[in-house]
Amino acid sequence: MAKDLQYKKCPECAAENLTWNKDKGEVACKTCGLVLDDKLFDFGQEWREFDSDSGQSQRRTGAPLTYTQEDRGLGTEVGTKADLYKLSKKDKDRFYRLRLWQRRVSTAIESNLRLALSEIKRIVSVLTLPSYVEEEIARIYTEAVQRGLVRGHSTEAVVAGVVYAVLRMYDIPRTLNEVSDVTGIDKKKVAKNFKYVSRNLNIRTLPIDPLNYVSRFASELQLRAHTQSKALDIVQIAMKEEITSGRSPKGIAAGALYIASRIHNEKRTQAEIAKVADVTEVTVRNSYKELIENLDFLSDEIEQIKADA
DNA sequence: AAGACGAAAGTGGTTGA
DNA sequence: TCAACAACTTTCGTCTT
Repeated sequence: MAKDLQYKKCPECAAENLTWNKDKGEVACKTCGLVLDDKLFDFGQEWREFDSDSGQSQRRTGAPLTYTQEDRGLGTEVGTKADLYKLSKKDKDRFYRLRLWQRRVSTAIESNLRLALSEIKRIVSVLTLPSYVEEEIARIYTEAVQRGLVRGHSTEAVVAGVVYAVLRMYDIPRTLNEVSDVTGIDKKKVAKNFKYVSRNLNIRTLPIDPLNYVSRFASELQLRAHTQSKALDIVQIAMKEEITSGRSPKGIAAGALYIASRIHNEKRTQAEIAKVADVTEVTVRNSYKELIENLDFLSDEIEQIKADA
């Protein structure tokens, strides 16, 4: 795939002798040695590989600008080609030295990213998350690396923290336990790294809304739509009555689902609900008791059920 | 027998002195 | 930094359906 060169002539010596060094991924003038732009093929790297590998389809067709490829958008460039013309010979030498260092730093970052991105890919596929989430995880992780947040921390642990942070940002209801399971990182560490990256990258997340859990749990329990919406109602009213604060959103969702499942005669056991909600039976129990106690209309409906039975 | 219930003791996180 | 505290868990014995 021929990407059009931005220059036909070398801006330095005006020779029409520009070549594209495939291996280094840079365009250089063969006459004077000027490197025009070594990031010219930033996201071309992988394209070329797919391309030359005839018969292989291009998996990434459509979205060339992606953070899920490790060399995208990386690192501050030391200067730009626009600056280059103005420099004296001496400054230019210095410029190249800086550039060299920059490249060395970049490769260190890139190798870290490569590792992290394949891990992210794996996690995303296990959790079956949409691709825009993968993109966001990759973007944030890249930012974390650039800010040096990973230094002194394990890559996997930071990845886990970022994954959880992004899930929270997008209100995608996955528990700490689930993230912990797929990443193999201790639950506490995931939470710690979540806080760490949130704090340092200014990621603001709201407390988890129990509503977000309800529909997922409901579908895992194969409850019908009206049962689910009953549970949603219960949660909403509970939130309005301010009896949800300080309690685990999973527990609230679980308790509401338990009640709803009884009201609509789609009984699920406390154990079943506890399992999908990732809490104990005791919590389901306490939660639904609390809900009934504080929401008068519920006790009426429960009475109704009992009367019918 | 399965499910629901509740007591008791333990754990991890938050808060406030 | 430490202690108190509330929420949640684990475990287990008992009651209900």
